[in-house]
Amino acid sequence: MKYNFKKIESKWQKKWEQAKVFEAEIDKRKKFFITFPYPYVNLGPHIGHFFSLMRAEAFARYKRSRGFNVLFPQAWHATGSPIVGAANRVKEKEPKQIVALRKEGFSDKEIKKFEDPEHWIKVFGKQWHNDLNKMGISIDWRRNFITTSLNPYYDEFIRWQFRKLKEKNYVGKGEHPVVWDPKTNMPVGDHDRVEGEGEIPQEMILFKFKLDDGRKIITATLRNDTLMGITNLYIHPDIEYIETKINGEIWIVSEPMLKKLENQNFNVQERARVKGSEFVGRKVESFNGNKILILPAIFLDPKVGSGIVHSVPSDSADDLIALRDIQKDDNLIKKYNLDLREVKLIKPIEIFNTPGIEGNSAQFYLDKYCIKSQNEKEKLEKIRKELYTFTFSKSTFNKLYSKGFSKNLEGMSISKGQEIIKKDLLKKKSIEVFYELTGKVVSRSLTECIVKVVSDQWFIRYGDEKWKKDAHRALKKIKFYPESVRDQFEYVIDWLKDWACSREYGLGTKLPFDENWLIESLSDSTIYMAYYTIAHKIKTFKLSEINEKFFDYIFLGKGKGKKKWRVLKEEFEYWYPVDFRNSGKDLVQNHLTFFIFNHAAIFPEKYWPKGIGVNGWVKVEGQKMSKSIGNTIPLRVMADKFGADASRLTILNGGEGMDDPNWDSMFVKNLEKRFSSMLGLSKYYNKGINEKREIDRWIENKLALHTKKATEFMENTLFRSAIQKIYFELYSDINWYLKRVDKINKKTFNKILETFTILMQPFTPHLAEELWNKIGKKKIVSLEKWPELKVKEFEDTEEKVRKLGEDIRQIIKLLKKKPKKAYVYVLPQELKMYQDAESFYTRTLIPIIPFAVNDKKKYDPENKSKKVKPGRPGIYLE
RNA sequence: GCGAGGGUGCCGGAGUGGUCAAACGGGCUGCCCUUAAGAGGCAGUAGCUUAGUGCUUACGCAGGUUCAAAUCCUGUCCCUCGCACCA
Repeated sequence: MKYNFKKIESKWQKKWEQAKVFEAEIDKRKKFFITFPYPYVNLGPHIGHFFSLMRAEAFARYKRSRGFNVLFPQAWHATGSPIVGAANRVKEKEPKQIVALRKEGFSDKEIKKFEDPEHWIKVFGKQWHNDLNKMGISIDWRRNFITTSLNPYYDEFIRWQFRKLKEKNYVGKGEHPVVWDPKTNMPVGDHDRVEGEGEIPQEMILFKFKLDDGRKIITATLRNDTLMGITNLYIHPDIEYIETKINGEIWIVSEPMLKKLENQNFNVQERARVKGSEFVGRKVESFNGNKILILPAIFLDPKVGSGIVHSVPSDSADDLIALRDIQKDDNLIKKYNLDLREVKLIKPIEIFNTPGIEGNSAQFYLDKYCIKSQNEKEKLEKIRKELYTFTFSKSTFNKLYSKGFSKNLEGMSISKGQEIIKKDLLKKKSIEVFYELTGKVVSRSLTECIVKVVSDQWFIRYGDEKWKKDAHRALKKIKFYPESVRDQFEYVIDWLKDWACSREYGLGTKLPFDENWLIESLSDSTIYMAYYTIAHKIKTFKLSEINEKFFDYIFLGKGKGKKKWRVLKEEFEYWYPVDFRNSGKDLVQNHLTFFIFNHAAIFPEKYWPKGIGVNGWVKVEGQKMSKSIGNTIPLRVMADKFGADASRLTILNGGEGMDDPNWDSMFVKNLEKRFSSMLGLSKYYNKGINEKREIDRWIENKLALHTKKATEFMENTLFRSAIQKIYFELYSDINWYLKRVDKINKKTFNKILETFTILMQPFTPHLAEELWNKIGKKKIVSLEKWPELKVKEFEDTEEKVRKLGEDIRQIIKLLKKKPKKAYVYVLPQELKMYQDAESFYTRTLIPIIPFAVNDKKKYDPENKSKKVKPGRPGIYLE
């Protein structure tokens, strides 16, 4: 019999909708509130969304079955720039974008409509809705909504949220570095680049070295910790540098550097050109108070740093070998009129203690790689990295660092000391913080990008120490699925800095206190789950009523509020807090942590989140999902090709915990026949005998045991394990029972089948409904109560029965002739058990004749009864 | 580099001190059923060995703790994710 999933699935989906099974209303039961992050609707749902979604769905169905009043709503996210960007690309007829839409099956006429951003939201929102329905996801659709100003109710809600944050001083203005396209005057995100994905602004330190005339020579470094080892400066004699007044000081930097400084809000006032050679041979004051020499170097690039470097020959192989070369170069020394003796006296100053390295580490590495000249650039490049990471992680400061800082740094690790040094020197104003890109970035406008420090930007102050404390407190109350992600959250809360939350471009909600800005997309989605509780009812109110007082009353219980607002307040107070929110692990470092922070800031403690589920990334046939491989499967394709139930079961069986779940197409294909035979079990229902035998008790015990285990797995969202228990272990025991008995026990089998059907409901609800219906149940299994069976201590006697069969079969295989009978010698207390199974062996194998070992009349020509142990009979075949 | 999680058979993956040559599923091979296809049933799937058995070698690599380690400890190599203003 072929399993007609299309017919079955659409039938039950209609029934659920008609009966409004998933529309959650307040009642006396305990509630359970489950959410899946609203998806950005520039695309329909595909397999990558499916796993996280199904975890919420299976849990929702399970909790419903456990007697909870479950709320599982779903909205759509439209905030941000990608949709507007894509719409513009359609307008500009960008080929890639047009092709992408054609691939989705849109005609050219329809594609024209995608010039309007709203059309995207309409089309893909609808597609999400349809596809989720096709998968049998148990959502309360009345509470569906979209974000941004397109939904003025939600818009007001977000503005309320930001007013609350502002009141607590958790929103404010500040500065931050971004990758910036100077041509379009826009920040450039990772996906807007033709080159340089992953490159970020990296913090560097500018050192200011004072000349005797008060001017300052600027160098840039990542390793401010090596400052005690500086022996000299290098400047390019043939380059024109810029002398400029910055914040009241006169700085000498390269011309490219000056531009960078301007973009990073350094107040550059006047400027003049000076040749590098002017400084060669002069002296500046170093951090240890020594006067150090400026030496000429033609290897310097004005584009890198400030075009001037300081030299630490003890811990930089480049610096050491450059110093050697100059010291040997008498011509050069003469040319620039340098003091020969002074130049030759420059020696590396040891500053670190490094395990495994005696003397200075630059020398150690030069020897290690046998480098003789500055021209061996590849090797030097390699050393630079290796030396840097080695000393950074292994070295400690030596006695030169015991004084002069706010703490004694001697013996301290570099990473720790670096921070202290930075703070100290910033205080003294002898350094400045500066940003440099980690690599070249080219924007879509084919312009090379720079770092710009954006001011006038609004921030959510996740860096606030008090707020962090509250977030940690909120974290303690959250149950994590799996618990192992907790450490990651602890880390992220501490690591999170202020988050730029205002945008100039895209769809969204205007900041209530600065209407020039839109609220950024991750920032408008932190507490919106509260909006679900009222989303279906708020629409009946006039927009003019929706103001600060309105939300204050509903969500915070503040003020009197109008009488008719009470229904919304009741909804919120009944459903909140969120009991389970599930998403992929990529959202831990932003969305999910924001979710915790914002709840801690705005709501009283009793409304803080109770549960968060985190899962891995979907793989298809063991491969990572990617556009280039083209292995993303749209949900509607899965539903049409394999059916909702098979797809649901396959994706959840793909993995659990933090593993990346794998979509296995062999598995999904094999399910059809499996489902068909499960459905076939209904033919045994309500038939059979009344006599209760050992074997009936055995299967009932097994059933209870599997149910208990499966329940434990369900409670911890270990769906894969639960599936294994229900669809494989329990199912195979049921099949064993059917094979094992001549006649089934009516009561026993009815109980088995009913339990089995309810257990499968969270995963394959359509199949469960069909089976439930087939055995004559009138109600819907989606609302049936989860079974709780008593587990008794019992001995798994069937193990022994099975084992004896296996043993006999093995021996038969080794024999040349096929035997007619098996004489079996067993312990007296096991005799009945084997006698009970006689007909089973006869039916499936050969007839057996069991004897108790102490039976004097037994037939035992080879004395096989000698070896008999419990559960291990002696066997003689004839 | 920093933070988190991992490395088990042909594959996906259970197992976190003895009950482990390793659950469950898949693949492959053989047998039975069948006119055939499909489906189903049974067996095998590290090596040797045996009338249902026993032994040896195995859980990234190298050491260690223990009567006993896939499981605990140390070191090391490799993989995945994140490191932000982007949904």
